[in-house]
Amino acid sequence: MNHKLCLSTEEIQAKLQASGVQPTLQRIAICKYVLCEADHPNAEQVKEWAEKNLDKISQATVYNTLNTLVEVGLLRIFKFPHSEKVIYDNNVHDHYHFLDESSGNLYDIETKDVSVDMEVPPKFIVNSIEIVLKGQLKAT
Amino acid sequence: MNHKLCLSTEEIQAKLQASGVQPTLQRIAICKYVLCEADHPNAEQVKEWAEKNLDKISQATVYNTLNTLVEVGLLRIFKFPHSEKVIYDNNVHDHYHFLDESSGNLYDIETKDVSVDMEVPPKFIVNSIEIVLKGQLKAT
DNA sequence: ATTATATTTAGAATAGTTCTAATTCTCTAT
DNA sequence: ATAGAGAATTAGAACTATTCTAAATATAAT
Repeated sequence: MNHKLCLSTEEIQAKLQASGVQPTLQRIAICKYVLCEADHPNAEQVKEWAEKNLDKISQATVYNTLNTLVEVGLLRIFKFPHSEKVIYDNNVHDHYHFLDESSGNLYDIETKDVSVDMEVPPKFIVNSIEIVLKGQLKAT
Repeated sequence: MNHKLCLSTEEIQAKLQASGVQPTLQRIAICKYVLCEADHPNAEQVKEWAEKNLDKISQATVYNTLNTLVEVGLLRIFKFPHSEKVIYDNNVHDHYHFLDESSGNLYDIETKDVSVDMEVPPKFIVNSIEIVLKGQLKAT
């Protein structure tokens, strides 16, 4: 499950404005998807959704909007070894990921559930840690 | 510093043969670079080196060879968030990475220097862990 | 030597993303 | 309301990293 925000159009509008981004029709629509509905989508999935849900949208706008949302910190961008495509994550606080290698699905892992102790050479000043756990889901 | 192997032409030949790979001129040359000299190179860097050190080499051969070496386990492939390009790692046992965000350089981190304790939901069966530490090198 | 198989090659093709420059929208000041 | 300025959107071209194609060449096995 992703970090669902369940925002109304007005809340999205406010969020964009607070971030200094003009709340255009296209941007609000894309936010509805990437902030509320989608779970680690890639640009293609966002484009497909937008094409279904808007009269008219260009590929460039989808990419522009996603890049803008990343710039203002409403979205985070990740790239994983199993796919060429960048994915967008509406969970913008620190967290790790679990990759289900059978389905390619990603799951968020809370940083508090993983403790990391390092004894790395002192010349390395570590600012952030990225962790991807890989495996499968237990058959039920 | 990378995991330098310092192999002679004969040793490389033997290694390829042992892996069931025909030791062609091009493959031996590329191995010299990626197994002995290079430090986390990408395909472009391998191609540049090969073009300098061989009479004639095609891009396709560089990619074919690198893919073959990955297939037989002489090389590992990694993709990092800071670059579009895949990198090749001659350190084929488990390890983590430190990314110097100022230079883009990668350093290997031994798994023994990092202890990871997880308390993740039981539905996740974890087979492997990928860790990238990001930061800078201490100014000397 | 001959043949079969594997490798290499040049160049085309592909995938994902960004760029370009023209058009349209939105906001503010009148 | 309306003009003008600046921002956003658009279609399509361009770009980058990698893979594919089909022909040529090399290597290995008979």
